[in-house]
Amino acid sequence: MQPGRRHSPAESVALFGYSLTPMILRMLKTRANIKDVASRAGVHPSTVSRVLNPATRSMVSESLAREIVRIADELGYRRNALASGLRTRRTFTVGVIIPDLTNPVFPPIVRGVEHTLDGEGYIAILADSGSKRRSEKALIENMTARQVDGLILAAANRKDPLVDQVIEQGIPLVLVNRTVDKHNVTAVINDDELGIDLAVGHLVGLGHRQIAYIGGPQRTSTGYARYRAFLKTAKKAGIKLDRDLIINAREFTETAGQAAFHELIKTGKHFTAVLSANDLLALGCYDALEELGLRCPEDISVTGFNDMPYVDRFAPPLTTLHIPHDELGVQAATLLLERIENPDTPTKQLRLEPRLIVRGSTAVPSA
Amino acid sequence: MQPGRRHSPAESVALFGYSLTPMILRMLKTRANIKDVASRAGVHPSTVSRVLNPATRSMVSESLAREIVRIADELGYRRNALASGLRTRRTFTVGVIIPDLTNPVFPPIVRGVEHTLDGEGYIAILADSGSKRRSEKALIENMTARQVDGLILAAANRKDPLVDQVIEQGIPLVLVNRTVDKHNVTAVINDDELGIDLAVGHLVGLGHRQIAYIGGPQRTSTGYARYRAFLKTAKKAGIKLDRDLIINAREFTETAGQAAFHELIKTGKHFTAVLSANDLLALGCYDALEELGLRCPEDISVTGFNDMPYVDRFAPPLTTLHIPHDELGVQAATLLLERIENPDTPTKQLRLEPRLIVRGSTAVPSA
DNA sequence: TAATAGGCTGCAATCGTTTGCATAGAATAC
DNA sequence: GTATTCTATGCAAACGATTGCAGCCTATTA
Repeated sequence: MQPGRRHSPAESVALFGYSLTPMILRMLKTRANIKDVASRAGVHPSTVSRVLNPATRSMVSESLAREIVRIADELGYRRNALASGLRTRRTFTVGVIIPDLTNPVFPPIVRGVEHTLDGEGYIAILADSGSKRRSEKALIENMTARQVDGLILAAANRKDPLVDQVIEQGIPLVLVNRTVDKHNVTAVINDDELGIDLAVGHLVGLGHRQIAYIGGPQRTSTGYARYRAFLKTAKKAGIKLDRDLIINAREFTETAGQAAFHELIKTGKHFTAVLSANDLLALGCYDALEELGLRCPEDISVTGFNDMPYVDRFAPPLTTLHIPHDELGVQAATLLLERIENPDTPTKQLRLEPRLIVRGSTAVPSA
Repeated sequence: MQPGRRHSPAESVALFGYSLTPMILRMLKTRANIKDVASRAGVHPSTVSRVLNPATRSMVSESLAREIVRIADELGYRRNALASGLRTRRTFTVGVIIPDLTNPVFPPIVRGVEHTLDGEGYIAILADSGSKRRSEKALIENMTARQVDGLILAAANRKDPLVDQVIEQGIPLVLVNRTVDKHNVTAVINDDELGIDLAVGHLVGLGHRQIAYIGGPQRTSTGYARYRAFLKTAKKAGIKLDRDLIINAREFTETAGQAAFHELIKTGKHFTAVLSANDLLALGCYDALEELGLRCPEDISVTGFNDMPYVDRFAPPLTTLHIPHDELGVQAATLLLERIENPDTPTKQLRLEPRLIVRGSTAVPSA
């Protein structure tokens, strides 16, 4: 570089005469690449590369490095992540698959994941699989084709060939929210047994003895674990279990909850409370109660699980189990980054503790 | 290919003798690439490439093409999107930036975007900017470094240097939810004037004459447009405007709404309804009302804007303006794809119509 | 029968970075 | 003053796909 020359665009035109054409071409074509920076600095591209990479920057003399950096931002150089990733086999990208983004449980998890990743220079490819298995498979293939460094799945089933496939391919994987039966995956989930325990304890403490249970799909770890926990805990609490008052819904949705509640009523059996395996199911109970002209909590107490945003504003505010949504995401991302750094890290099942939040949907049973 | 040979793994070991080593190396190393497929098929990589690309597949003879496809999935070949994108300058990736994913307005929009993109083979890189400008800038740079084909921004300000930058760089861009003052961008937004008109009409129809307004930040197009619309519409409806009863909050948040409502009360002026520029602000009003021991709608009617999921379950269910969340996303994605295909498409501002949903938070004013 | 056209496939350059290896010069040791 | 180590940089080969061009072969035409 000739120190006397400053580069206003106009000067460039005047000063660099015949070198103008390639410059203009470059500007029209696309943004500067590493070769442009190198030739402007009169060095080899590899030197520029080393300067721009923190790990190798010290290999280059300080003064030259500074000059290169100056030129790089003068030209507005930005590393092309495709080329870089192709060469290094690291994309600093992770894929995140969510079954339904409009289920309010997931956005905070996603946010936790993203913020954690962002801190380490990673970015998330997010996809909403819409609960369809086929699209989920396609999404995973799409993501692996993009050479993601790892995957976070929030929609695993207890037996999940997709999960097996991912593991087999050696792609770092972390499950969140749900896990599989085999313990060969790292997962961040809730302590479902503790949660159900707390809910049952609360209802029993209020004096409920006939407690109905609306569970979720048994193919999911949450649906299964909560169901088992209910059986176990209820027995421990000494309340009599009536199989007719235990229904496992097909989906964790409001309509499924509503239908399940109607089924409970149809049995003709008496119950004073219904413990549901998730907030949406509880909402379905609200719907059914209203249709039946029953009041909550005066006639029937209802509890949920998850403490979705805004359930505290519902009529009545829902008694439920709070799970640390953000933390779930943060931990999942942290563990994934660990696995990416070191793929041989032993798998680990992290179980976060839920907290009972008592609100207006539970009360002492009416005489 | 020698037709007599079938390839069970064990046979391969026996039959291919010395060719075993490279095969094993390949299997250990990573998944098959185009060269592997080519050499197994005894053709040049370019032929494989042509077969696997629908647009060029017809250049290759049908029988050879079929054989290559067979071998490709036998080897589990998947195109490396980095290499492909590097060469073609198309990544089939679009960046989506959302200010706050936990605001329930956004998930449906994101879902609409994703499903539309997915249909065309695109995938979304999603980022939650957390409303911080700096991180937003960094995110955009990160995404452009990854060579996204386009960008969808849901958090633009009326004057937005970031938006200008993106346009200047020639990256296809679509704004959603909010837009900028200049009409040099394609945007999908709501018809705010119509919405406010409907809300005012509803309140006036109920008999309200003293209507307070809690608006949003004036730096956003929604905040500004709704404010202007309120001024205009209220005048048209013949109700007297009291400047003290018009407050524009700094943020579209619950706490900002709460604070604004307290300010309204502090003026000592009489009003029977408050029209808020968004549901979260309305929720803040609920909070303030409760703190003040006032009832909604008996003492004060409240309206919102957006019809966020679940506001129908609040106590009281919120009267608000429904916007077609999914459609917002679908349109944004569609327009973006259009711009990606043809960057010279003239910019367009698409304005979707909101619909008034009357629920329990509005009533005839008390005498 | 020779010339021409058209259909298939191969060749090699390219996209933008990274990195092991080589080398020139400077600095140190003896 | 020479031998030896460093230091700083350049060289060139990857990474995995795509694509304009060239060339071969077969089929068609005059």
